[in-house]
Amino acid sequence: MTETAQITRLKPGKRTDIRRENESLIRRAAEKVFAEAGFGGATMQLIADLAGLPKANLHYYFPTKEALYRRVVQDIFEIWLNAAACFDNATGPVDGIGAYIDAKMEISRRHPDGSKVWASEVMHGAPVIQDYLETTLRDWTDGRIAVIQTWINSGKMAPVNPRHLLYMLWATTQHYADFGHQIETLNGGGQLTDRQWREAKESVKAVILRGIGAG
Amino acid sequence: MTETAQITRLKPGKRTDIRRENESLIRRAAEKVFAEAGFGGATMQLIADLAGLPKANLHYYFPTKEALYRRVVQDIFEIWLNAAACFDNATGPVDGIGAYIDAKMEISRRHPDGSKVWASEVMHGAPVIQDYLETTLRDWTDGRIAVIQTWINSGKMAPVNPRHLLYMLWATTQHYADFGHQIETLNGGGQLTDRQWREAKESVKAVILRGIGAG
DNA sequence: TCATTTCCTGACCGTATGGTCAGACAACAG
DNA sequence: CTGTTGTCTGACCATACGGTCAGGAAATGA
Repeated sequence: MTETAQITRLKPGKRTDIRRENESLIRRAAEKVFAEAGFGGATMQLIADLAGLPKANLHYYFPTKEALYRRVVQDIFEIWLNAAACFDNATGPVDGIGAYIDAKMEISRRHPDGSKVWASEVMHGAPVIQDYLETTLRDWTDGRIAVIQTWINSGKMAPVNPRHLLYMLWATTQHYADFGHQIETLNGGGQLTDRQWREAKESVKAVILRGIGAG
Repeated sequence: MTETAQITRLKPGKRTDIRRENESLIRRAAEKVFAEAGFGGATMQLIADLAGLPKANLHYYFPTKEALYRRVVQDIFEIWLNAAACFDNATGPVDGIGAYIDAKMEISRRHPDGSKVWASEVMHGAPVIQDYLETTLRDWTDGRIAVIQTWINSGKMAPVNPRHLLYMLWATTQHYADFGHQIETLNGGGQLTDRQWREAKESVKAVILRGIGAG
């Protein structure tokens, strides 16, 4: 964990801006700390130091550690859902699933901390976002399964169990965020380059699309 | 978290057996608690309660919380490596990768807690098993990549980047353990049945094997 | 039986953490 | 300028946690 505050404010602003800006500042710091240490290992002091604010100030904006954590998880879920729109504007599996893989890989690259917090939350039994799983995520999943089924019925892809196909898409793409440290270690210790990210994307798409008979 | 001690001893035994049996008892309880709460969220008291032992007794066998955690992670890594042997006795990708998927899916089913602890450890930057990643895992990975490359060179499968193929195998199989709660929720709240596990295995194998042009 | 080693555990301690609060300070509105 | 509202923070508190330890119980060996 770095000692110096890394998260930078954008603009001081006036009254209302102050609130919005500081909340964002705290949320970004919290996302990083929660990702690196988990909920139990994260401390308000660490988050405060990273945000460059006194600890008491965090409690002014977020009453409890759990409230802050909840907010972070919700933010991630938001991003997650928005990226899923790719599926809807598609005419077939090559467009739809290809674009979905691209979008999710991009999230893994741009928001690795968010992905880790989400993974950690689910791994621990989803104590905070269980209702989201049972409502929003479930509905979204059922909808996409129906879409995939129509593609299968119209012969646009092989008869693969749509549910398990979705799980494979989630697993393979999020792996590059959640297990990023392992991947970087096996990569020689450094982050993946632009070229390597492209290679990763293309590899995943190639196997999946050919695997569903749509390559 | 259940309140009653769930982990059952096997046999009281004599002197040496006592040590071995109690260490195993503690390790099994620890694996569960670490998986459910993460390292930071886990407490020695919770582990002690689950094992049905006084907290001080844990410190008799394991000097610190970290030493106990380290032991749990090492146990998992052991299982993980043993299962990887399937790769070696294979003559081609259908045998080798098919058996590897079967083995890893079985681990996800039989040792979901272990898989979660491993995932959590890696997600937090592998503070405890970094050396394993850099030595044992790296060597194993390089070896399998070489094997896959020979399969590609001899035309037994399509020219897929072997490294990213391995990542896909890890991701898809471990997903059923690490995200088991999410899968169960989307499954209606209950554990997967034998039939559903078979369906999962077959779906993964079908997509992957066809995806590498070996189905 | 006695001595020795191993195993067990209740009571205790220092520390770190989440959270509180009174009061200072800054930004508006009139 | 003056009152009011929103922002900030050092100091403080109760609790929970990892870890310690002295001494008792039980097993083993002579």
